[in-house]
Amino acid sequence: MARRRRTLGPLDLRAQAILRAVIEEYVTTATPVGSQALVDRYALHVSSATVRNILAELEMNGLLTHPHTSAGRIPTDAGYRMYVESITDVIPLPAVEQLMIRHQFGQVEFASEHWFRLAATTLASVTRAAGLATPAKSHDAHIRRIDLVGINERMASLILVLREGSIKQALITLDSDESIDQSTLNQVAALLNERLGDVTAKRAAVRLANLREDDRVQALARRVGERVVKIVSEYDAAAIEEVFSDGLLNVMEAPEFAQSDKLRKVFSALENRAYLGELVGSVAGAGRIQIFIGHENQPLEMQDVSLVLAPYGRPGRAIGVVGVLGPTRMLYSQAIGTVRFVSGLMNELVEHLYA
Amino acid sequence: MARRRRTLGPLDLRAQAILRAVIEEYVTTATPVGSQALVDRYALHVSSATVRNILAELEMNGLLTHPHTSAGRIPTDAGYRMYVESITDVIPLPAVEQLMIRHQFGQVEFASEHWFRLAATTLASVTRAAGLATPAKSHDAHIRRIDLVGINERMASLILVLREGSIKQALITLDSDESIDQSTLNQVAALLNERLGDVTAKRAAVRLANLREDDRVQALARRVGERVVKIVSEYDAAAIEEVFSDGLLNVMEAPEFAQSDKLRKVFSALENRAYLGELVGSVAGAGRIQIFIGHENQPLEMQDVSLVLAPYGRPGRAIGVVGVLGPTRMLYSQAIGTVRFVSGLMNELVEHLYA
DNA sequence: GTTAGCACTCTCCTCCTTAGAGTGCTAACC
DNA sequence: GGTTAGCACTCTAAGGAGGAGAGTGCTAAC
Repeated sequence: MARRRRTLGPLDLRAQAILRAVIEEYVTTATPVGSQALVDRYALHVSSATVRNILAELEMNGLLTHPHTSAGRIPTDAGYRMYVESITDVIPLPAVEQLMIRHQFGQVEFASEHWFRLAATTLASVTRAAGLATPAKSHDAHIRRIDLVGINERMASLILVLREGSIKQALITLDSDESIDQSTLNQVAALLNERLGDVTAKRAAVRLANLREDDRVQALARRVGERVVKIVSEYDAAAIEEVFSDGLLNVMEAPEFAQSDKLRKVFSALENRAYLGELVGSVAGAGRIQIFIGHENQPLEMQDVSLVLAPYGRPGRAIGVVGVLGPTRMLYSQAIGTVRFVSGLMNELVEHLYA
Repeated sequence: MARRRRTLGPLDLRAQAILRAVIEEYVTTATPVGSQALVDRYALHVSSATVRNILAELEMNGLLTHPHTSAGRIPTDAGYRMYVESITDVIPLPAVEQLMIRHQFGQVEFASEHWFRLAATTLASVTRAAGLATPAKSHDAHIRRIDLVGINERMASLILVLREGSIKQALITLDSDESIDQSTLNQVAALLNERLGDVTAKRAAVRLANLREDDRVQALARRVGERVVKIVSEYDAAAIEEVFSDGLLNVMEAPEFAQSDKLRKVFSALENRAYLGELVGSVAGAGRIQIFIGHENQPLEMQDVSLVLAPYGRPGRAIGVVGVLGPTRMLYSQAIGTVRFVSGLMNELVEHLYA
């Protein structure tokens, strides 16, 4: 009995080829794949009976499964995993599409804020899955610029620009005895920019200690500075700033999500910020493309989908993540190629910004 | 034949009460309403036969319809419209919920940027439909503050704060012969703030003409100022800046969207920015709460949903819109009450900001 | 080790029947 | 006149039977 012998062993080349064929067939047709269909459509040079033996073997290894006795095989998550690991020749994105994407990035305003959104949109349209992207963020952000704009006698808008590109806005109430005019605010902002320029939250807190309480401008600067430190610290602590997604309609069209309760799960998945943050952190840490297939995701609502995520940005400075989310029955090879290209492009753009 | 007589005439009180009963019953049960069910659950003091006569009459008037001969009645869009018009006693949001919402608004950072998102979230959770909100925007925005932050020798980040609260960011390339340092940028920003403080795009363009080309700072200021004018003009021209939505999962749970193709329509509806912009414009123009029911929406994908939208903000300054999107089978009375409360709260908050 | 042959299993589709809900009409009633 | 009971009629939804078809797993021969 051929299949018993291999229960625990590694797969021979032919079995691998057939696993591959099953997956590729299933990914395109979305219906269970039978032995005859494989013989017909792939040049296997064996009979359907032999293929059946190998399919049974693959099933024993937990790589394939059966919806029911008289149906063809469908891949398990473990099957997809083995398939993905075996892809060494990732299909690079066709040159035509590469050019088209570059052109689109050239069309938008030159600012990282636009790029990550466009990255999600692009990934969605190319892979026909949902595109995901987060802005590049640091865990050790540097203050770049502080600006104060008076709103009325007691309130001002604080505008904080981080070296990483983010802009934070907050309203501050200035409970001073006398009303404060814009020129005072300008002095406060100038003082803060001088003292806190290009420093982290931690360092900024130290520098604020030197401000004197008996001087009006310095006292105000101290108050505003403390608020700045708080905002930057909160930014540092957050796992992700925002996950932008596009092309959810693509995922809705997949036949496996025809029942609306399955679809609901996908949407709650996208609202599971905590888990997405975790994944993004893991991808940013690994520094390379990562794939999460079905049950490899802990949250229940994520177990019908796969993610292909890649980091971009400058390690040690700011890291963001781009990727796609689709059904586990996904064109992994194309997804990997596309995500790889887009993350590379984002790297180039960010590099260009800092050069 | 009673029903023939009334084909074109107005409805008597009893017919109105029965229309109301049908709608309220259908809204809660989501199944066609029969004559017996109405007699059982509502104190109509007539027999089911009489109710049947009136139902036939309402159907002739186009206010009700039949899925098939042996089913109960369901309201048409015209029926909902008549019902909505007849609601004079909108249920105000219960005091407990009002307090809860006020508390939530107190928890977030005091900034309009956070408010409109929270408004959408709140509307979604209270009405169990999708909550929508746009930031308040003007068609005649005033420049409040300009800031330039150098990125490298040839590029700077332009930060533009509008009186309306929006912040715009753009990257500008300074193709000057010599590299430009931050102190030059500060001079340019100071000059621009002095010249363009609190003016509209149109006025700003005029004022830029006075800048001399032979002075380096003024020449730079002119270039940056032109960019500012362009950004503000684009902002002015856009119908809406952004529509934030939350609680889509609520809509997904409605039984009428159990088939995924209907659901897909709802999602494409939300991506129909052009039409949403049109609606928002109409609501902002009308200056009061407006309701769009099913087929009253021109786009096909919108014809299964209703919207209850209300403006907020300061007329002549900046106007935004908050509201809900749900199935046409919606608790209009509650939706109106909630939207009314939230828009009122937003008004209060904005007022407080400018006071 | 591979293959043809074949019994077997299970789904999916269609057709049919039945129960039930709700209608519209008629004729009687107040 | 409007209102009501009674009743035939219509249509859906649910359940069951039967057959086609796909695909398997096993056996025995190659």
